[in-house]
Amino acid sequence: MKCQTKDFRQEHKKEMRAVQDSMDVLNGKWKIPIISSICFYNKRRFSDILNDIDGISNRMLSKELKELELNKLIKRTVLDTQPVTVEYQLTEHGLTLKTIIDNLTEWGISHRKKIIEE
Amino acid sequence: MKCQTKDFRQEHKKEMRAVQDSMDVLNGKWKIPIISSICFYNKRRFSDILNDIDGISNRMLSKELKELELNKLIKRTVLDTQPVTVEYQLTEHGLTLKTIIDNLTEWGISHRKKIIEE
DNA sequence: CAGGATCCTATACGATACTG
DNA sequence: CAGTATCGTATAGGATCCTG
Repeated sequence: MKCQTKDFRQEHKKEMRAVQDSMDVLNGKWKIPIISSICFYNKRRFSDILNDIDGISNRMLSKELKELELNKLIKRTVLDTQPVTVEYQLTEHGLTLKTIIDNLTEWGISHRKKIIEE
Repeated sequence: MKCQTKDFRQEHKKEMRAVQDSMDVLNGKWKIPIISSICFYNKRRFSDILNDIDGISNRMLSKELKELELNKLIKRTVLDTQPVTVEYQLTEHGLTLKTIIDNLTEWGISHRKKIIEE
């Protein structure tokens, strides 16, 4: 069964690149928790996200938020308060990640079961 | 609108942990390409996977395959040939990742468009 | 409050050589 | 063929302190 023609393999390589593109954006320990936190509360301030996520440092939060903004997944809004507060929210494009996050949530739960049951 | 009760937040933390569980399993540069390669061809040998994935070293492939096996996502079968060949295939549990991979593929494509269009 | 600067460690990953 | 062993580098991430 040599239906694995060159076209097929080319198509497969394209798909692999696409998945990797996604993973590049979502990779690291904190991206998804951050998105998840902002998404859950709709709008969320820096210090609130810092509190939502166990163990994250302000250095990492700051860095990751920048990357997410660069990738157009979140929008940053500086509020005119004293002292300044900053609000983050998902862009429309960021919201399209919801399906994936939901899937990952579901799979994570079933995976944990699977591993524990031995 | 203070509907963010403790129960709500607890539920949210659970979900975040679940997503992180998934990401722990899928993290790193190579896990998904490996799964994707095995899945695409159904069964796949070590050296074939090595060729499917641009840039991966045998050291990493070996290491990642072990982790995937530990996580019960793939099954390893030693064939009685001379010299030995080893076949990898997805377990049933591993196959449940397909939805997620498909979603990530789709999202990766749309994300690339989004970023390029500026 | 929302970060930036600095320093440090651990881990991921790559390259190469070797073995049953 | 299917790995293992060894070594070296780069990056991720943590801790702490500083500032407008």
